[in-house]
Amino acid sequence: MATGRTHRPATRSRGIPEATVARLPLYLRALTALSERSVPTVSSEELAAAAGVNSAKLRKDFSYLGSYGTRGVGYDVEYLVYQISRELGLTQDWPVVIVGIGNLGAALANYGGFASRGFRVAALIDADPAMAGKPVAGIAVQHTDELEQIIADNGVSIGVIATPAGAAQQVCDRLVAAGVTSILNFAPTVLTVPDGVDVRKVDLSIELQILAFHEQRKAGEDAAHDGGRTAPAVRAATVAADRKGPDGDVPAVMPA
Amino acid sequence: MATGRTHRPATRSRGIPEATVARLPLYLRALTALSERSVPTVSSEELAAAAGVNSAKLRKDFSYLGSYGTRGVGYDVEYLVYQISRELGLTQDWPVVIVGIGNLGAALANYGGFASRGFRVAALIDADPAMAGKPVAGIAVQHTDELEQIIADNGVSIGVIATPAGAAQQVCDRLVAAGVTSILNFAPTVLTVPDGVDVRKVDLSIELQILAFHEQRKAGEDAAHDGGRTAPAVRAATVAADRKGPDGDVPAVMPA
DNA sequence: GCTTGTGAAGACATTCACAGCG
DNA sequence: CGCTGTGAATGTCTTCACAAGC
Repeated sequence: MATGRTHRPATRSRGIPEATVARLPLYLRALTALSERSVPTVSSEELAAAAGVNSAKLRKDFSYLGSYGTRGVGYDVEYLVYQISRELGLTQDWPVVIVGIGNLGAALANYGGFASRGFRVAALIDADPAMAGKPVAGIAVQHTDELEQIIADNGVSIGVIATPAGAAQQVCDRLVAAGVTSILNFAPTVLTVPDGVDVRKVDLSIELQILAFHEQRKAGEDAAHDGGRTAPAVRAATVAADRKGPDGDVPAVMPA
Repeated sequence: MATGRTHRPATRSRGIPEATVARLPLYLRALTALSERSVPTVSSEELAAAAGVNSAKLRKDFSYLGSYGTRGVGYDVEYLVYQISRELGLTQDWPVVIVGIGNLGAALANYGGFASRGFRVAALIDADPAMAGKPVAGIAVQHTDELEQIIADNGVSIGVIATPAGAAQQVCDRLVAAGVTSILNFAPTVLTVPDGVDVRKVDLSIELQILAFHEQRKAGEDAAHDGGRTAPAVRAATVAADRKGPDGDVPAVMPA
């Protein structure tokens, strides 16, 4: 979910629903895999299975992009890859900075899925002077002092915050002041940002707590509507809902 | 979002909407902070601001849990902390295993937010024999061969997958066969699981792509409905939607 | 009087089911 | 004949607005 802003302008960017946007990357990943296997076309049924959604939803999603399929046949894989990439803005280069090079920041820096999607790690930034100059994932870490200069020099508009919670808002403010307009926040804090700045949050502890909720329901608790920590009997299917992409709210990971 | 299962039974566990469940951890975090500052009560307005949602939503959410507030006054912080913790199942101990101790797995192992929420890292598991015995976050890494034994010995029901994509489904199958019924997946793959098993996924690359989509809309593109990569003019507010908690689909991070 | 709790309204999302078309 | 694309139906979530209650 978008944090910091209380309500959104509902200005669903040129017609594509948020829930659909959140699924496009999934489709893209499945399509890329098909493309690598040189599969020329795919039906909504097959692609939906590969992406883990149902076919009606997938067709509806694609209908927002335009009519890119052929009735009786399916979708052209290469063409769809291109169209979705373009729609997501992945045909252009997105320089990204990662702030907070702890365990998580290093993991992100080493993440291979960046380059293939148009994202380029322009810089790694950390507040610890001892980190400065150290290479992580082949990139020398730079000190926080240089943050503004780095943003300006590289035309960075997307920032990733992987700092401890206490430093996140401060880092966020500096990123925004320097011109960043999209932030991916891994710190377990609600960030406050001005209008026009987009924040997405990933929070491991939240995901685990949601799992625990469902897990708890599986064992015991039927009739008992109160704190009765009763039975051990396994109950049937409780399946977690989608992330609602948007707020889908949803997930988290962060350093200590 | 829950992957692997195509549709959910809509068995909204005893009445609490998924979207609400996904927000409970947020409220809990905000409440914990208030508790530490010894704040005795809080109004829906204040708490909502701290959690980054609007107050009507928060009150509706709490109404699903019961009537824990006092009109004209607000909510008792300590009491709410307890009620939400209980509802999420955090008053019990949840042993968790993390499989795949690369950069990300190590980051997760070092994550401090576990213990305070009832989660306990029971074991770290990796397929690399060279890792076996090495201490990460004070816990000796064990080899994949011991996975089943570890699950059984510790009564683990929640597993975290932080392996490369190629190994994820296999690890998932073994976890499930050994008795794990909730999985948090950081690998960029759609996992297939039997009914009754809950999967949540966190995917960094997806989050970045969603940000890129909105970022692209901010700069240029008004009338042009096709590939016209036209203007540079900055457009007004595009705010990301919530994560939709449930599927809230939502987000991602993983190792190479 | 101030704030909760909640019906009712509205927005959004998913699913159905079939017409349309290659 | 098969599969896409989409209106209509259904379901879920959010927001409004106010009655109820301390």
